[in-house]
Amino acid sequence: MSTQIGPESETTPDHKYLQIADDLRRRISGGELRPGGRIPSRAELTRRHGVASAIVSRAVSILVTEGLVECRQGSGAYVLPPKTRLQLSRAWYREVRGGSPFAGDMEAQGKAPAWRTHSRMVHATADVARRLAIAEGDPVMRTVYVYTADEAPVQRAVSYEPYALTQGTPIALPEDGPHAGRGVRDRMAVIGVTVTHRSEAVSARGATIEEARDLRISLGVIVTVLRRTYFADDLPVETADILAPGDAAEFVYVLPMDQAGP
Amino acid sequence: MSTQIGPESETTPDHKYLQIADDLRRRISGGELRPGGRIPSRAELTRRHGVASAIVSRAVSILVTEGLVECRQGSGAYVLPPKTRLQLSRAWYREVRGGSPFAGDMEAQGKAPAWRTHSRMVHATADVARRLAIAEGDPVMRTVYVYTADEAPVQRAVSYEPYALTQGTPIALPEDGPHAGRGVRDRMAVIGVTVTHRSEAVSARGATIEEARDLRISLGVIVTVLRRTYFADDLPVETADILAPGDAAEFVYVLPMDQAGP
DNA sequence: TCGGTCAAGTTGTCTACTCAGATCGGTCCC
DNA sequence: GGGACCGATCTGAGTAGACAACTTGACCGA
Repeated sequence: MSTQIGPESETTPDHKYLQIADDLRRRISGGELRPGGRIPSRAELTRRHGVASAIVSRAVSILVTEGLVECRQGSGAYVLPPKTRLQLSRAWYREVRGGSPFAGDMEAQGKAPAWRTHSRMVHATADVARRLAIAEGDPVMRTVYVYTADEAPVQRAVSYEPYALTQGTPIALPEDGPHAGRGVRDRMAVIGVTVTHRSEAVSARGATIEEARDLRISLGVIVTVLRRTYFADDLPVETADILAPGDAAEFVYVLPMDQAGP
Repeated sequence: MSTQIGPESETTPDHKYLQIADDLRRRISGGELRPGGRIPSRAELTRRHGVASAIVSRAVSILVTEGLVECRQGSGAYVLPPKTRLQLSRAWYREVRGGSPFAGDMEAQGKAPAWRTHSRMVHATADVARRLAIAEGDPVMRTVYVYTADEAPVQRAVSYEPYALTQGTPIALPEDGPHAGRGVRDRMAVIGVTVTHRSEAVSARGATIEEARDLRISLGVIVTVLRRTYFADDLPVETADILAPGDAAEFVYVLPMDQAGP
């Protein structure tokens, strides 16, 4: 079942664009090229390495996707400061404290939190229906949340609640009425539904057009995606797609080790 | 605090490489190009669209990073089947069960699990030192794990343990000796260290060269990254970068709602 | 039948350009 | 002094190829 890897045969292909990217990476981490400063221009790198300009472009674009460098057309390519990712807490106890977990996170990190929302009734897609254990086409309340820290968008969530569950109750609109903004657990408690646990599946992909617009990033930029579902004893009562730019935020879980399993 | 999200103008740039990528994407989702089948060759696409071959290459490489297409040198570019993501459980109770959580996950999903490892002593980088609360340059045991399901790599982990902690003990080499492969919690218990909790921070980025090689994906393909640290009462005892292709796997947390916070 | 060779086709990398559009500093004129 | 303008410089996109490495299938001889 388990085998040793040999002395790690580092087969480094000697492609020029990789070599140039490596060279630049080293000069950045070595401090020769400082954050805020400009890396050598395409013309200069072409001379220095004796390659065609397309190769230099390719090398630089690797550093761009790695988040080390930012290109400004007409000006140059600049070394970015090492980013400290915003921490978005997903800890198992976060729901207990009351108030908004997002606001707490941001205030703990010295950022001013804010958000805007928009709710709309829609028919469940196949994916949403499966996640909520309802039939495709059933009515669901869809709410989009865009969270900002110091005016910059950092997180976007699209939440779905089965309309059959909340219809006619004071919590039918998640962000309206006396229980607005109180979190799924507390809101569900209002109508006598006890949320027992939640499931969160994390993956990653490129941003869609709507997501890129709301988060003010470029189309296709890497985002971390969290598919969350709240359950009341195996009955799904809410599900959401929560996402954040991969290089600007991270979801943080703190998990104790001394619990017994189910 | 709450505002409407209005409709917005969608500025679609008319670059040729994006158009060709769009065209291919549509032909794939429309069923004209089927999974397992080959997309038109570079020569054919240059004829069809009347562009230079470099532009076609760029378009195809976009689909590669999106995980829609796989290139085989000398053969062609093939449409990949729509993937159902493998579930990699991070549940709070998973460590309790004994055995390998990865093997359990894979067997539950009908896949044959396997892994290979390689350990080496290195000096702590600034990042690793900060995460382990040691000094930069201190010796650490670095272990690379590559996990496979049905022979296909699905997860890669790079683990760091402070050598000062395990030096001279039977667990100095994580994957050697009587306690090999037993997980950090159990191994630390052997030397009298009680792991109390762990922290996991999830984000996403493009794969580096080493990561792409180990996971058999292309350079820059989107990966989900999990930075895990085990603690014994606020003392970090191990930290790891765990990653999986964003489109092939997801990390799943199941969190109870009825716990009291710290 | 089996195995080896060979040619055609395909991708990966690269060259040597061109042109468009943005930036930025300096200069000149009012 | 302030603003308009200009030119040098830079990146983004594209053209029109070339060559190497690899795959694949057809063909041929033992």
